[in-house]
Amino acid sequence: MSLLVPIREDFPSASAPEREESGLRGSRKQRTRDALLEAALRLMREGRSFTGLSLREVTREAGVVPTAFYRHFHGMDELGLALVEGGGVTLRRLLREARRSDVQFTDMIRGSVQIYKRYVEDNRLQFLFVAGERAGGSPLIREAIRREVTHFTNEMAQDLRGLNALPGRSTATLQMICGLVVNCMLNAAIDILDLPPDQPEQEHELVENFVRQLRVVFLGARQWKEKP
Amino acid sequence: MSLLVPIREDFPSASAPEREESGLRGSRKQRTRDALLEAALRLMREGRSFTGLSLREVTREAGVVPTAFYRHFHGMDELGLALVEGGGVTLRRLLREARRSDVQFTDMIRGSVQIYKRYVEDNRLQFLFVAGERAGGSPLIREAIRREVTHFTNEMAQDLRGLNALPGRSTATLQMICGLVVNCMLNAAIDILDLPPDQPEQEHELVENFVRQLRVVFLGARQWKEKP
DNA sequence: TGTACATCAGTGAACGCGCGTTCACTGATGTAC
DNA sequence: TGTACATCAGTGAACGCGCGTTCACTGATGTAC
Repeated sequence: MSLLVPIREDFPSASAPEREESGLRGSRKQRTRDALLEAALRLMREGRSFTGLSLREVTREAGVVPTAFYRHFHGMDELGLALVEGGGVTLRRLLREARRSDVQFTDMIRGSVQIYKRYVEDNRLQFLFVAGERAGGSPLIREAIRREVTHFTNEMAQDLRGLNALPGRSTATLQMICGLVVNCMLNAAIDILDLPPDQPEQEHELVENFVRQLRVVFLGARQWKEKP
Repeated sequence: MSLLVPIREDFPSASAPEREESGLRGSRKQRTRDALLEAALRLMREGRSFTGLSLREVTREAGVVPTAFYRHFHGMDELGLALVEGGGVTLRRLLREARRSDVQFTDMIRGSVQIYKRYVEDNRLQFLFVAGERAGGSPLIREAIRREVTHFTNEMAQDLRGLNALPGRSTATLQMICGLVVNCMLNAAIDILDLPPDQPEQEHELVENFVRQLRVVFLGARQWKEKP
């Protein structure tokens, strides 16, 4: 394969390398890097876990020779960490989009769930990776995902404070409640992604259950009394 | 290694084969099977995921030749399903023990969390497996775990009804709430198992957070109004 | 602007290794008489 | 009870294969003059 076309597909440049490079050479390198990241995600589509992927598989899928891999990552673990970073970016973008949206306060939960479901479907592979490796990946990757999820949770707590949805609650309390919400979200993501296609009934039931669970959480949150 | 001592360790006979066999031969076969199951769990102790284990590793750990594996399972997937079954048994045993315990109603949540934490630590490997493969394993195993978790959730809903903790709620509502609780539990299990040893402060904070989250859930559940 | 040299992303051959699976086997256990 | 044969859990050698990693390389891109 010619040097001129070593790339099969682009990767929405989520995880940039440490130092951005410019010029023809730099941008081509960036594209190959992105191709490797996207190849890894693509290989997880059919239910394979990241841990089960081999370096050679990833390069094959990316349309590149195995040894080229080492120009970008020291090994699969480092590629995994780059994917975690991309997942973190995707999560934070969700909050940004939710902030911009104008869901009605009267049915904020259902509206948010709709936005979320759509977002999970649009970012299928990233959610597959994050949800799948959160508990199942290597300790290194688990730890990195935990950090991103905590970051996401705290940002959500700030947003909740901004909305004044739960007035008078301490930051710690808001974080505790958002932790609960984020668990529900990631759990629902797995369910959404495992949904068999063209089963609107099952899909609807899943969404309704998610809505009900969030309602319970927020009902409880409103009742929650801060310690003196 | 002599035929007389092909076994290294026992496995608390969670997953019996389809048809119980008797006699010396049968029980020896059973012990090797258990050794294979336990070897797989043991290999996951250091953060490895089940998907990353090889058949040969498992037989090596079990003190048996690779080909002996096929006397018990068609492949690693089948062994995984046996582990899921064992995990399901362990989950249901938790409910049985919780039922027998006499936690005070006044601090039922904290008491239950203590029991749970202890139970997770006592059944470390099974929880590692179930929590880790719930989202990260092969589709086959994920599906099997999902079934066991649903089963567990429904049984917990029945128990909740028996305790009359949430009078007047429909079965569907109790199941929805228990789904929330079970998510918290499995999430907490991962955190408990990832705890660095000898960090009582961190451990205490984790338990307190878990308690607070369950309180929020039950506060919300008490507020929940059934649809007419 | 043109030339000569340096850089370095991607190549391709090669390596040793552990893998899953096959096969014919061994010898203790089980069974029929 | 003793004997002769069947069963079958576990053995050990062998296979072909994909793996991660090494190495010297190629040739387009970048840089210095």
